[in-house]
Amino acid sequence: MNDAVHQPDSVSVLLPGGAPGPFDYAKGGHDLKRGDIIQVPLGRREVLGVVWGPGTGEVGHNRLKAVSGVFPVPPLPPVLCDLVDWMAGYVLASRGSVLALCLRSGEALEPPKMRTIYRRGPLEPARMTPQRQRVLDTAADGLARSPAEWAEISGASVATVKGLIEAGALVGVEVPAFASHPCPDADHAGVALSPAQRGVADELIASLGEGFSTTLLDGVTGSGKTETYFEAVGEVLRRGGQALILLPEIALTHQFMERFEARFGCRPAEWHSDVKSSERSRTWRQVAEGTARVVVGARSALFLPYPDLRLIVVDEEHDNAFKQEEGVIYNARDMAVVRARMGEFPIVLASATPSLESWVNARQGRYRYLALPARFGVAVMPRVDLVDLRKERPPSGRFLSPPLEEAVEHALSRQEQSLLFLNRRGYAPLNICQTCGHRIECPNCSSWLVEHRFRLKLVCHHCGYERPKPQSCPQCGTPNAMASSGPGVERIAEEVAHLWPEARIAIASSDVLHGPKQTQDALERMAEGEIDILIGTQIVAKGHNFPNLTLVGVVDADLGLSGGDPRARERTFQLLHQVSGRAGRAEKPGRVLLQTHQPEDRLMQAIAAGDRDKFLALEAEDRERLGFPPYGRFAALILSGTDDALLEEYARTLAAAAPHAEGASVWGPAPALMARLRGRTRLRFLVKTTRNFRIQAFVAEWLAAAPPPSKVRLSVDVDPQSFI
DNA sequence: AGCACGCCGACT
DNA sequence: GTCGGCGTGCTC
Repeated sequence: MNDAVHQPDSVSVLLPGGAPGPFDYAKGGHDLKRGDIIQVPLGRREVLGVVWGPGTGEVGHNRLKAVSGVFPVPPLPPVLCDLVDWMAGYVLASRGSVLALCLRSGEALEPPKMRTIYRRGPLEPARMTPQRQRVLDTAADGLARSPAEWAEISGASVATVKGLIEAGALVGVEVPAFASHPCPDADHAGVALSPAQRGVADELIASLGEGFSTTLLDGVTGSGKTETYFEAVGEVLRRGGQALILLPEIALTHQFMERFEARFGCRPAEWHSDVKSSERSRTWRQVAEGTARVVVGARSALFLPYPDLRLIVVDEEHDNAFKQEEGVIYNARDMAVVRARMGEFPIVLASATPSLESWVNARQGRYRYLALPARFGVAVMPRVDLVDLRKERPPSGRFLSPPLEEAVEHALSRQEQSLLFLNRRGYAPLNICQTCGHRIECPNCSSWLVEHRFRLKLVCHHCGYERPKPQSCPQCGTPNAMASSGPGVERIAEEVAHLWPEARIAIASSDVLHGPKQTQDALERMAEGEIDILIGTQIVAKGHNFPNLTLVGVVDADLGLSGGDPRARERTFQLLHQVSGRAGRAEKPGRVLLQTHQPEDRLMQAIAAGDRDKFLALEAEDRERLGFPPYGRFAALILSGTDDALLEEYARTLAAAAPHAEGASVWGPAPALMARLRGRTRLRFLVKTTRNFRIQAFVAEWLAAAPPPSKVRLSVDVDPQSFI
């Protein structure tokens, strides 16, 4: 038997993906260290792996297979390997599945594509012609160019250039086929910062090189947060390090890239799911080599192999899009803080509506707090008025109250733009039979089908199921009894078109705008004044500048208020606050009207009064009293399966196996938020613990005592978004 | 994750 | 009689 703890001739190798591991392999004569990206035999295939450490000796040395080869790329930096280990333990995922987040660009491992360019060689051509002479004169500069480029700048033909290559007067040089990312220039553009911005920028710069710190950068919309943290990015560039800017979603990157280019003279490396695969490989490699100095990207950009990362900025840090909800479930904002701690550098969390967690952390002194209070330039915050829908009722079958209608009318008369915000796609969220009350549900999910009128379909927003709208009620058979209930953006657009037939109207929702490009185009049309009234979902809530927009109308401010989930309240506040910030960003003052049935709710009161901190303070009090995050911790267990009896039986087993511990309580099983999703039934347990409780150990112990049968799928969500 | 092996229904 | 459905289990 093998009793050696470390096998000098073997390494422990972690395989990305769902396979268990790590596995031991014989070194096979390779010189290997932690982080090296290698190829190993597994079963009868060859797979990618990463050297994780010395061999464990768990498998007899004579049974080990040998490492097949080492990819010619820099190893994953040790701090990234450490992050994988830490994160797997935190989110309770396998290390392999977390490692897979770091290796999402297979082609990057091949040597980069090369191309040949030519410069002046030592030989003189045997025969000289005027054409040849022109090329050689140009080549006196010593630069290397492709044949086409030589032809272009010297005015000769490509054939002439080829002749010179043949003759040895021009010689080839192998260079990478794709240019490197240019280094952004910290001193490209003159910077005009307000005194407040300058002060904040200087503090951020001062924190560089002082080890780990977290700063909450709190600045109202339009206060110039971006310009401010750009100064810190610039300083990182001057010192030769790398910086990462995380954005919540790719729809925001386009406009952001332009601002970046205006400040730094070139675009940063871009990283998100929409980046083409060849570009991804190039970026991955250049990040690994340290030549891509600034990366702007979505959450997965956190897992690139930066050898010298010195600053992370998480912009719009409150945004739920940072939460990955499928596969490995994690919050990129929180993991970014951990990455910064491990790399011993500062991280900046920026937002106009900070998450309650970050706000509390700042208040309690765990985070440094920097604020940019004023709007930059002449713009002022818009006036916010509540419209009490109980008193100001819209006409029957309509959704715009008289005051809102009047306000749009007023804006139109002044040739200013209006935005009507409703966070609901489609025409109507529900179809209901006027005879028997039957509501049309999705057969796979526990949700109503949403009516989309321009597609003439009823659609499930969770699984994509769709069917035509029935002529008669599927339950009682009454013809023409199905009525559209409630508004979606399409229905508001219909109402607007009816009220103001001459106005230029557009809808902005993910159904109408396919992909970031179309979204960008529509928002640009709005910015250029080609639209009078924009009706939009949350796609319009953030990041865009509409100088001539003076009215924002929120059609249903109460969405998200019911249900009692504190996090839903927080999100609603952020969304309403953010969409309100769209009004009056240039020299014209803005106005916001919120239609609500509960104007006395403190959320509405806080928005109307512009008193964000009071709202956060009251919400924080509630959470502290209830022991909710950030004053306590949650983990959710979602069980799902197609066999309901088996699922429920396992849920009972699991409930019975729950460990008892001081400071931890288990709720459930209860039907999950989507009790049926894509044809699978879902049950949920919620673990609630005190703040310093080791919730992962508790859950791990619990699951070890009652492992799920193979027919039941179980996923753990540590720090879930929803508390109920 | 893949890819085997393995044990039951409809095809040449 | 086989082709192939996907359940179960293993990969250093």
